[in-house]
Amino acid sequence: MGYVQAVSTGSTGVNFATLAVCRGLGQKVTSRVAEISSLRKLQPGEVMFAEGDHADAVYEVVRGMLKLYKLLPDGRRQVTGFLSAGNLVGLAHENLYLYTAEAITPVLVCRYPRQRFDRLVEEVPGFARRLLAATSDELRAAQDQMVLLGRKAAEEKLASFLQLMGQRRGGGEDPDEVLLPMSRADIADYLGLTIETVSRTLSKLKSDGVIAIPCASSIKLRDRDRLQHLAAGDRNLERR
Amino acid sequence: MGYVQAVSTGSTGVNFATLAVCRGLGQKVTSRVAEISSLRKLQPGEVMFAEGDHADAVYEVVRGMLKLYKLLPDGRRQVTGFLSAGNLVGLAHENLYLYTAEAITPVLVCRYPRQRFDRLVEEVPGFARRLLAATSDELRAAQDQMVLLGRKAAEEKLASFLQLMGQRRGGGEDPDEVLLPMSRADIADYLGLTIETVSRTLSKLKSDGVIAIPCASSIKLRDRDRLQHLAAGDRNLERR
DNA sequence: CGCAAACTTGATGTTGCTCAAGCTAGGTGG
DNA sequence: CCACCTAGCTTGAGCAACATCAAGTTTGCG
Repeated sequence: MGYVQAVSTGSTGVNFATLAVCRGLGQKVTSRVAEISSLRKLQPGEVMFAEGDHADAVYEVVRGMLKLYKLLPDGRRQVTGFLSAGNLVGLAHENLYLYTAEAITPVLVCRYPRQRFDRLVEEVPGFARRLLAATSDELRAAQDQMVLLGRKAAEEKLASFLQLMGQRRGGGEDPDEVLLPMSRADIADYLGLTIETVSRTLSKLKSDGVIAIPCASSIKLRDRDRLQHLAAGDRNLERR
Repeated sequence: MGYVQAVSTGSTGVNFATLAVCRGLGQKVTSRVAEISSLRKLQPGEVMFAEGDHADAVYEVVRGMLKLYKLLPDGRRQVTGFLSAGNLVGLAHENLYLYTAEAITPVLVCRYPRQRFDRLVEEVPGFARRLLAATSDELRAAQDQMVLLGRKAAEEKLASFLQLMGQRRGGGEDPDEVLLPMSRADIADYLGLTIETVSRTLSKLKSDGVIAIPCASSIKLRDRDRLQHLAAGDRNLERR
C-alpha cells in the first residue's frame, strides 16, 4: 500500500474503517491512515520485532495472536501480554522496543511507520486522545496483572487467566469454550509459574469440576461461578 | 484557587510553570491550568481517594510521596507504585478509581477536576500527547515491574527496588544514600514478598557488604556494581 | 506409521511464608 | 529528663507452595 487511496482494499480484505486506530476519526482520516500503512503477515513463532530493536513502527493486530515478552540475561522470561485483533503494539516506544513481539498463530498486522504515524498524532485532532485511552487501558490491565503476579496463588492465577481469555471471544461457538492458542510455556511465563505447575493446576481444576479439558488448547468452563470466586481471590474470607 | 489568574502564587509557593502537566505548553495554557486547579495537603496515612470512589479528579504530586495499591477481598494487597513530585495520578480512570492512593509522607498535590481537565485535553493542542507520553512511561515501568514480580528472586527484587529508589534522588545529600520513606510492609506489598523476607533480605545484603543500614528508613549503597548485577538478574549465567 | 515436541504426572528439593519471639526507636506522660 | 509503651522492625524455627528433576504420555505432523 502506501499508494492506495481507498479505505478498503479487496485484495487484502482489510477494511481500514474497522481498525482500532481509526475508530471515531471519520473517513478522511481513515484514508490517511490507510495511506501510510502496510500489511505484514507472520508465521507462528516469527518475531515481529525484538527487545532492543530500533522502534521504527507502530503496529495494529488485524488477525491472529501475538505475545509480548521480556527476557532476563539468564533466559528467564516474562510474558507481559497476549494481543489479538484491535490491539496496538509499540506505541510506548520512543527509540528502542522494550519487549519482543512474537506471533503465536498466523498473524496479520497493519504497520505504521513511526515518523508518519507521529505526524498523524500531531495533526489529527483527537487522535492522541484515542491513543491515550488505549494506553490507559493497557496500564489498567498491567496493574491487574501486578496484583496477579504479586499476590495470587497458582490456582487463582489460572482462574484469572481463563476468565481473561474467556472474555476475548475467539469466535461465535460455544460460549463456555475458551481457546488457548499459546503453549503451556507461554501461559507459565505470563503467570509467573512453571510449565509443570500450570499443567498440574489445570488438572486440579478439572478434577474439581471447574473446567473440562477436551484437548490441550481448549478449555471448557463448567462452573463459571466457582471460577469467578477463585479469580477474584475471595478465598479465606474467614481469616484476617 | 479557581479564581487565581497568576501563574505563580506566593501564598502556596507553587509555581505552575514548573508542574509536569504544563511542561512545554507555554504560559497561556499554564495559566489556564492554574485556573482550574486547587491544592490539597495530606497527612501520612491519609487516603487521597480509594479504589471504587467516583473518579472526579486528576492529581499531580507536588511534594512528598504517595503509594498506590489494590486490595483482594481477603486483604492481600499489591502496591502498584510509589509516586513523588511530578507524577500524575488518576489519569487512566474513566469513572471509578481502580486503586487507592494514600500518602506516605506529608503530601502536597495539585487537583484538577475531571470535567475541566478533560476540556483542556480536548482544547489544548499537544496536551493529550504529553499525557500519552506520561502514561506510556508508566506502562513501561509497569512492564518492568511484571518482570520483577513474575521472575525475580527476593534478593533481585530488593536490589531492583533500591536502584529504583536510588535514582529518584530525594535531595542533594550523599549520592549513595537512598531514603525509604515507606514502611517495610509497603515495600513487601510492592515486591510481592512478606515483611519478614524484606527484612531478612536487606540484612543479607548488608552482611554481604552490598549496602549499609544506618537506620531502617535509610540505606547506604556500598557496592553499586554488585547491586546492579543483582537487579539486572544476571546470576547463573553459566546454566541454561 | 513414526517421530519430535508439547504436555502430564510423579518424586524430591528449595525458596519464601507462617508463626512466634525479641529488639529498637520514637513519642508520651510522669 | 527519663522511663515506659507501642508500632515497626528483625530474627529464628518449622512448614507449605511451588520449583526442579525425571519419566511417561499424548498429539500433531511429515
